[in-house]
Amino acid sequence: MPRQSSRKSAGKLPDIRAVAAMAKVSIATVSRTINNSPLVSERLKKRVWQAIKQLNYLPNTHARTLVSGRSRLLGIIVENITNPFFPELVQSFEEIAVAHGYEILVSSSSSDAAVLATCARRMLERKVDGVAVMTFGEEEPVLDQLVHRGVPIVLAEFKLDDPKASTILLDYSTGIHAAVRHLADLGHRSIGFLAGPRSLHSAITRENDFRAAMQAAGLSTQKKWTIECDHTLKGGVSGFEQLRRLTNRPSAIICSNDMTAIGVLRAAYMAGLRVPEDLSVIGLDDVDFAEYTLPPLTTIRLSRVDLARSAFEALRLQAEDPDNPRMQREFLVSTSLVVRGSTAPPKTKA
Amino acid sequence: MPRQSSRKSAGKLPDIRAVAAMAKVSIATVSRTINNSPLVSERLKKRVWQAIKQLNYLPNTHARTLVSGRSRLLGIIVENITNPFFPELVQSFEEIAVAHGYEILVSSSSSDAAVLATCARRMLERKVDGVAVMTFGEEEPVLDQLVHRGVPIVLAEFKLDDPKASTILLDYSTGIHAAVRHLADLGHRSIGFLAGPRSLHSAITRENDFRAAMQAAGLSTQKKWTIECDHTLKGGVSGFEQLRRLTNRPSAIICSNDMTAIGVLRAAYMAGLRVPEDLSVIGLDDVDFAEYTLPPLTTIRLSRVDLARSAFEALRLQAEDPDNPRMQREFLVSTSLVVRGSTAPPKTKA
DNA sequence: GTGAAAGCGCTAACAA
DNA sequence: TTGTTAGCGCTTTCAC
Repeated sequence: MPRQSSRKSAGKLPDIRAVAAMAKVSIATVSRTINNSPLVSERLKKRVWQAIKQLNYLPNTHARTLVSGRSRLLGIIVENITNPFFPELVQSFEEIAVAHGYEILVSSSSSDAAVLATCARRMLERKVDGVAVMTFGEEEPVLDQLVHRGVPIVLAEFKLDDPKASTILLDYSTGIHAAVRHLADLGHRSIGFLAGPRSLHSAITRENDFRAAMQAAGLSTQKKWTIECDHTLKGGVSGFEQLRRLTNRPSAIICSNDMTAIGVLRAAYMAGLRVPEDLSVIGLDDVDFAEYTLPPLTTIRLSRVDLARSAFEALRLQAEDPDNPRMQREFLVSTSLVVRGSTAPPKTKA
Repeated sequence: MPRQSSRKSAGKLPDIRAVAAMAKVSIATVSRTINNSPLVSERLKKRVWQAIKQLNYLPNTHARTLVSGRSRLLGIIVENITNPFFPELVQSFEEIAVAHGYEILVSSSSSDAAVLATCARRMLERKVDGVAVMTFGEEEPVLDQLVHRGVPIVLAEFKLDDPKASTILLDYSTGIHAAVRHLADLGHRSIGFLAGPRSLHSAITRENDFRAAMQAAGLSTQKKWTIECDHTLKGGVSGFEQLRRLTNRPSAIICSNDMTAIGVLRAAYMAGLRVPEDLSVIGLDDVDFAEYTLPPLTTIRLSRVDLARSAFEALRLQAEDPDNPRMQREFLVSTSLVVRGSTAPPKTKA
């Protein structure tokens, strides 16, 4: 009776020993060959590759990880919310990672401590080479688990005083300034702002940048025209309605994120207002869907690709060169304005 | 000089041996305990768990995989297209898998043979316990790689004659019949259909189901009113425009997927037509964004959660009970109509 | 340059 | 019930 005929159909899969035997070399030489070690002669290299091909050999990642300590596995933790920005970010991160021979483990945190603890555990058990923490929120103490075990991490908009931690700074300012200028150039004088929840660091930054941009454009801001929303579509709807009740209304609205802007689009539609003729709207993020709204949304792009690339780069530097003291530990991701169809000159200059 | 002070900060992480030492048992007992083996006495179990907690011990997945042959890793291959249905499906699959203690590896196939080969390799090297092939297209010969190595796979709308392969059948008919009946009840008599590319098996099925549903509702179909599109937003736009050029136009359009429907929404808006007053539109998929379109899209839901759940279940059955000859090998996922704002009675009954 | 041999941390067969 | 032990497939000294 065969030992484990059940798991694999054709008996045993070829292992490094089989390759070595076929190529008539030691397993060390096979290992060196597949790891591109320079100390293998061309002659043997060729024999080994030939055997590998012939046997259809694939190295076993788990065995490699076990002995080398490196898994080529990266974790990414995002918020478990309805904002499509996060799934899109994960996808970008994944693509970049895979292109570099890494796999990724995804965790949705939902900012619940127990869930987060499980996240960390999953990552730790699989021996990830690094974790990108893309929650943009208050960073939970669970991260200590990771840091404590010496796992490299990279955080968005949050600095951690640890040699294994890197930070990605987001420059919202550039994009927000461009947005305000765009509106000002169009002739808008009164611009409202639907802010994100003040509990979010990023939301506060965006709001401050908006105010600074208005000032820079020589436009005055009105307290009433800045409303705290919650970064959801519903929040956008209610934000619009609050603005709508005012007697003196802005002719354009900049939103702290795209979902809010999409809420405004919907609310305006319901109210019989035409965008951009009656009201200009600008979002922030540039989620994939921003292109498909009616009208297509003018928005401030926060490039998920740039963000993902920076996160990956930070992690890879740490993973592949852990002892370099002068490694880059801070990364900057910029924003830019994408003009589509939701902005136009105001009907009457205010 | 410490051996590998560089990788981990606090020397060596606790391993199964450390736990065994602390609990004063053998490593076998520790292994049995963490694997819930019934043959460990409560007394020892307790001691072991205590030691585990105290040492903050986490078992090493790679070591477990290496010896047990099971990785608790599942692969999923989807098409690399802009249709948001696929990322959403991946997310559902992921959630279910994680809830059951599995991790997933994602591959976007882009139906390029070389890319697909890499997909298969990634999965094979990481020793996945199964692969969900959610391409809905012609299934590439690369799958043989997987099948040949005895990896369980599950396919959508495609049967493979292999004991390790399962199939998920999609019942579009129910949803499409409901959609046609909904339109008929509203008073529509003339209904157009924007089909998917005929190269896709699923697109053809949907088209046939539409015809059958029309017949069942006692409505006649016109050749001109069925147009082959490509399941993209652009395709929807051009499909709408073709319909628009006709002298005798349908008062409602059913689309083979949501992206097409969203294209119709946009094209109608551009043409100055109001949806649903001037034209009713129905999609298929119920992507997340269908809720956010203007107006919110009435659509035929193809539940990604159901699909993901079936795929996971199929794989898990195979992975955890590989030798059961009478295992369920076929799964059925149904569709249903979700009525939102893009359908209404026609202005004038045709 | 190349090979022999010592594990990486764990599970499972076998012994007791 | 519990412990002892032989590997899982690979990388990496160390010796030649």
